[in-house]
Amino acid sequence: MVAKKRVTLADVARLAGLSSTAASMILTGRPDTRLSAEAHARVHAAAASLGYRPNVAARALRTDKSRSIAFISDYVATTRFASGLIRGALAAADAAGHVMLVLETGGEPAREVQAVQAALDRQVDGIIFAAMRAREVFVPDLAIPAPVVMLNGTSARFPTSVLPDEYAGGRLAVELLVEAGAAQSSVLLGHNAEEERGLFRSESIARRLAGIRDAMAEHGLEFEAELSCWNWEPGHGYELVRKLLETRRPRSILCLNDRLAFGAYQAIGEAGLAIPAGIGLVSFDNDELASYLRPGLTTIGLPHEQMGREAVRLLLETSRPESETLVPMPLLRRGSLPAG
Amino acid sequence: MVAKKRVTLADVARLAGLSSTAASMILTGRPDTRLSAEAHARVHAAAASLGYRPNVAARALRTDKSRSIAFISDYVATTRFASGLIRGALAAADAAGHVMLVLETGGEPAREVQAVQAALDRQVDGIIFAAMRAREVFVPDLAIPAPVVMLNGTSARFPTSVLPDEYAGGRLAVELLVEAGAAQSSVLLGHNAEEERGLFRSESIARRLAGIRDAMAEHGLEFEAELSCWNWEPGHGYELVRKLLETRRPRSILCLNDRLAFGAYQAIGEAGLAIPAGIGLVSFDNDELASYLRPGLTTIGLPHEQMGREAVRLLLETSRPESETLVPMPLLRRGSLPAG
DNA sequence: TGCATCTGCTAAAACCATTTAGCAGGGATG
DNA sequence: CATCCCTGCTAAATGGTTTTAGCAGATGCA
Repeated sequence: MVAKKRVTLADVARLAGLSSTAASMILTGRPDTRLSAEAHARVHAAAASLGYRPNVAARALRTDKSRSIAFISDYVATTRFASGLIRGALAAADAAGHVMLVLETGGEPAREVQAVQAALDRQVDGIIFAAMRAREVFVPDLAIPAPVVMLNGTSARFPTSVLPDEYAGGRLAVELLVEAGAAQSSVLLGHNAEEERGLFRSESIARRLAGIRDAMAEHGLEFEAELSCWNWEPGHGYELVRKLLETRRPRSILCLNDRLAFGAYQAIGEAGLAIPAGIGLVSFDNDELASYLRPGLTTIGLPHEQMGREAVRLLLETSRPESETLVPMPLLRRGSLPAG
Repeated sequence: MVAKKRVTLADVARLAGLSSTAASMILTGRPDTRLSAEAHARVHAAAASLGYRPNVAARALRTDKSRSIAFISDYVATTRFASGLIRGALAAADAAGHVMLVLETGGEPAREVQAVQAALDRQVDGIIFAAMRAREVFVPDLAIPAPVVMLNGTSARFPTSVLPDEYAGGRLAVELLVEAGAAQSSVLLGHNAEEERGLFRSESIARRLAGIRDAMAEHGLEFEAELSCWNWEPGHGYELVRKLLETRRPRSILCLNDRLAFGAYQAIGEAGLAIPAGIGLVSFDNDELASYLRPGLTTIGLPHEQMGREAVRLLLETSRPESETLVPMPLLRRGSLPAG
């Protein structure tokens, strides 16, 4: 057996009895070439019969396009949501005939520089910078001769960004409470006004809270209490709500994420209260948890998959909006809120 | 401003006053070249001062190596574990100076073919086929002139694979029950002997159960009951355990995954029993859930991150074992089992 | 002196596709 | 009849690197 070489454009051209110039123009589908219909047919037939696949490296060398994009993130999977961003981006890239390089930097500047260079070295057609914590994202101070889209974060250098519409999401949470008739006696779990003056760890959360506060104000409402903690883990939600229930019995809790809500469920169960009859909950993120709880947790989801898709769409477009694209947050109605 | 062109090897050579042949040999670190120490110094200095970066496409064209690998999976993130595989692989690839293309096929043969071709077109140095459900994995019937490693799955065509050591994990679960003094009266949650005769959805689970059954037999033990369901979701665990507790009070439950265990927690809580005093649990997967529960769930984890890392290591090695590499499953001791 | 060997380096080919410039032949136009 | 344009195609340059083959001069040895 002779080792089979890769089939090249020249092979196709030879079989079709034409020059490789002709074969190239036909296969790349150039518009205003003057090659005959018969030439077209012969080249396509030859390519098909040989199973010709263009050499991407050769093409990239000549054209500086590689039909691939880079997805550079600080942490891919440290947060359980990240995979949604990747999955959406992957699907959109695939649909557009592109391939996606995934790079992780751990948030370290040195690795960020390396990642960008690795991507640039491979002539990517564009770069997505994805952040797990949406705030001003560090982008290495390198010349980047390719389109850039910020995903779930922002950057002064690159104004095109894709973010969840947290403000609208915040408002929606309050509307749900009102609709359920549980807003007059409600507790906010996660943050309090005191701390909002300081630095937010995340721009997203600032907007979420702005939406919540604006909607409350419009309804002339105030939270009965605001419980704050730094890490929004179930344990913290549990402790805060357990203490709360020693002295008060609010009609509802607005949880700033599902893990806090999970902790709240545990404390509420131990206090012998029923959800939603005794106390109603609404939350954010649509963590996998939310559907496991009994009753299911009504939550306003992070639209990560759609955001990833949107980012790729913008990246591949010829002109990009120099602004934020806000993706609506979906409402997952489950059983943790009393029916209006 | 004149548009800056990319700096090429020729530029470096010119600045160093040498031929590009010399520059190439020096920068690629060829062993037995006879270029002078001074030439080495000059070339390195020139490259550094110009900020030279080799053009990967040009290099790939010439050498057929691209310093990139492909990670092709059926589903990236549909299961919450997948990201661990990716993260581990990414870290190992990065450490080896490689970049990783991620491709998703949804398990559809047509997309699998496309994914493999897309990878091959880009001259990847190797391919990892990752499966979320570990059984015989479909691999497109294409000539693949690159190393292949199967990750969390197996294939007749490609014998190098990386799998969790489920058999040992299964045995360990039983040992834990025995050590806790809770094995004499135990219930298996997830499968029963009846169904094991049929087709397993997953080879992993078959091995896990084999480990469990062997260890039980060695201790001369049998399960008091075996509860079976097709989907291992919290809801099913809840229902099965709720019914169980109407008639029996076992000392422990061996859950085949953490979501079932989560359902079991809910049912146990409702029945007014305490964990671990009244009933002990041990489980598998180390789902994020496991640490949120109160008390924490003792579970035998899927070592996905390490598996991903291992797969890349094998892929990049010059010779690969034609066999399975089993990665040990870590024990996460938390509070759901009584102390010995 | 003659010949082989070593040292330090370079010219040019090769990898494969895209693209620019242009050629031969035929028909239309003035 | 000379000129121009149109049709259908091709030769050759280009992109940036690696690699093969080989050159000129110096040194070693007889």
